[in-house]
Amino acid sequence: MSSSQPFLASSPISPAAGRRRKSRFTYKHLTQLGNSSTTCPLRVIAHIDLDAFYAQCEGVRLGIAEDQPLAVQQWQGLIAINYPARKFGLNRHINIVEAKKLCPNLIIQHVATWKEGDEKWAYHKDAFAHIATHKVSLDPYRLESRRILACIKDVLPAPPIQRVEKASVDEVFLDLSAQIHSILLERYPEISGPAPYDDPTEFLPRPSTTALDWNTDALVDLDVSETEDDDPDWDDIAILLGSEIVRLVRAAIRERLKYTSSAGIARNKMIAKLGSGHKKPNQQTIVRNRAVQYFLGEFKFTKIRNLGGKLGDEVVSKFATDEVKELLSVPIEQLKSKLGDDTGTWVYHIIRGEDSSEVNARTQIKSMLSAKSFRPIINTSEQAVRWLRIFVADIMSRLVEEGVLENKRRPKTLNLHHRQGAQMRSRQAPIPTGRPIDESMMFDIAKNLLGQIVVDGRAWPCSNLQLSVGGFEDGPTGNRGIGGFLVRGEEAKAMMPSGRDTDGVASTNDDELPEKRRRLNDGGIQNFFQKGEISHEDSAEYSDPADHAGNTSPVQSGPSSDETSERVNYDEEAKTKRSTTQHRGTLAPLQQSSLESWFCDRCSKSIPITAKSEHEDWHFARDLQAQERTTSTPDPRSDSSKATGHAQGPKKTQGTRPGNLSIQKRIEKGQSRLAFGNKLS
DNA sequence: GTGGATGAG
DNA sequence: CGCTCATCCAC
Repeated sequence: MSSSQPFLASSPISPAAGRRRKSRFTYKHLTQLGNSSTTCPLRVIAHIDLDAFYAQCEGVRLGIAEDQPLAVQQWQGLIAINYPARKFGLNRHINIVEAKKLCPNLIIQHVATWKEGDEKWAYHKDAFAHIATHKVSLDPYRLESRRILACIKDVLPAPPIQRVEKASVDEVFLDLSAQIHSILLERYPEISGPAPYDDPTEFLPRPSTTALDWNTDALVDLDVSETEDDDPDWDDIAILLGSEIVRLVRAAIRERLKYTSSAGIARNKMIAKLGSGHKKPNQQTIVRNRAVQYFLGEFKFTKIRNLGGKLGDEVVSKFATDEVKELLSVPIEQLKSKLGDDTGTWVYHIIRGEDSSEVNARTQIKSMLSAKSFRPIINTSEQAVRWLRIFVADIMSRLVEEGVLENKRRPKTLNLHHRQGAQMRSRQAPIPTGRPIDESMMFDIAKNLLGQIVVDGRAWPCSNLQLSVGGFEDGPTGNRGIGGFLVRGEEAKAMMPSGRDTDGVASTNDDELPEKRRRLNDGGIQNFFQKGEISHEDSAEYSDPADHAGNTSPVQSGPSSDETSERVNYDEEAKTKRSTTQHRGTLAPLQQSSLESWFCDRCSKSIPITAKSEHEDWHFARDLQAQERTTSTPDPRSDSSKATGHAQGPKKTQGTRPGNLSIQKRIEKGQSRLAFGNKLS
């Protein structure tokens, strides 16, 4: 039974089908809809998925006819196959010659690649021949993804009504609740007034509509036990409105940018996602609330997000089934005892179609990675350093493309992953604040990280290297909260209490804050890019000298306590200049001795390896002094209780990894670093 | 905060 | 398959 959703199957007043005079939903539910509350039973979520995205990108780029079979090649494999080609039985795990055999008419396009020394990726002829010297670039697809995202945002109402979450390069979630709420009030005056007796628990009147035009959308069938003859209620109206919105969004993407997409519309992210995959390509699927049970029952639960991997396997083996239908009969207590309380509870609810995870109004990435699997494997630091140059150039150009400079976001850490056979190691270092990021700085840090891995031993031969930047959202927290700075979007959100209230207060979308909120009463926005000397040629355009406010917060301490802070000029003029400024970084020539000097992250300088300990001691002493000056604020930042329960996903059960085989030597270093860190914190 | 693992596409 | 991106967790 659907006892888990009392508002669906049984209502406090649940007379014969079609005879109810009241809706199953209350005025409170309607208000929740306007708030995009994650618990609102009228909620409408959409998932839009571009069809065979990489293949479509190439088709659009090359002007290839849409019915032409087309596949995208990456080295020897195919990573995307368009729908015309799929009719020939092509799939992703097939090689080039087999594909050609099955479909002689197939067009195969290799992805773009980066070549060492080039300042940009390009579509190279005969790319496969250069596997040893090029790395693939997915930039073309990221760029198209951005255009599509912009298109979606353009056709939807402005934030905060608009809520768009970029789920991957070719997928978005939309929370249409708030928009639908305003449409409902507009179109149905009978519910636009206040609740009778001002009592929000009063039930709404029934919709005046008696039959809905479900258009040509794929409507998920109902189980025989469900009642189709029931008159539509407000959840049906809401989801139909959602479907109309999605139709418009998809049409805009289609007409403006030539891309087809598929979509699912449902009451939560999980069902919407399953729905978008139900009918492809170029179709949309509505999963009404009353159809959820039946729709979900037909699936293997390993198709549900988070159950596609080891957790799913574990559930399969512990309950001897992979079907949702079977698992529904397992009592929650048994799920909890076999999977752990949190995971068991999460599984219990998710297979019943309950998912209250929110659509995060987030479209910006949090990390960026450039990687290469070596074929053949490489054996020297020389080779590795050459790849680092490519990685750095790649990441740098993507940083510029992302507009991170304009948005006042910048990565905080640089990370180098290294693989030797099955052994994976990584080292990361902070990206020094106080001056603009450029290629030579990143290259220096990357070389240093490589050095750290190399001196640990067992570095060669190396089969894979990845360089990444991360920690995009965090500016320096040291100055916050003191001057009452109003910060932008993501940062403001990060400062909010972690738990949303039960009615789901709309969170701030950072992307398009109104101008009046950008401009502060008198505070200015803390610009954490231009602390210290201004060396980058763009810098003069960022800061407003007349606006200088020496910030001498005592929290800001350490080796860089003498930094000054500048405020940002948000004039449109400056904005234009900024966005048109081109990045043209140049790398210093490769140095033979690069691994013999040591790069100090603290002051961003290269130090002879022989002077390393002395230099570190100097920092240590300086840190101690700084700490003594600032022994005030306790700052309990630990209590960020993320008790979101199962709303966001299953809680991982205990690691139970097979004992870590890594070397004990590491412990020395780890402990010494830990001790050092403790003194600082 | 760091390094490793999982999971998705 | 190879390349990304996000999240979680023990340390």
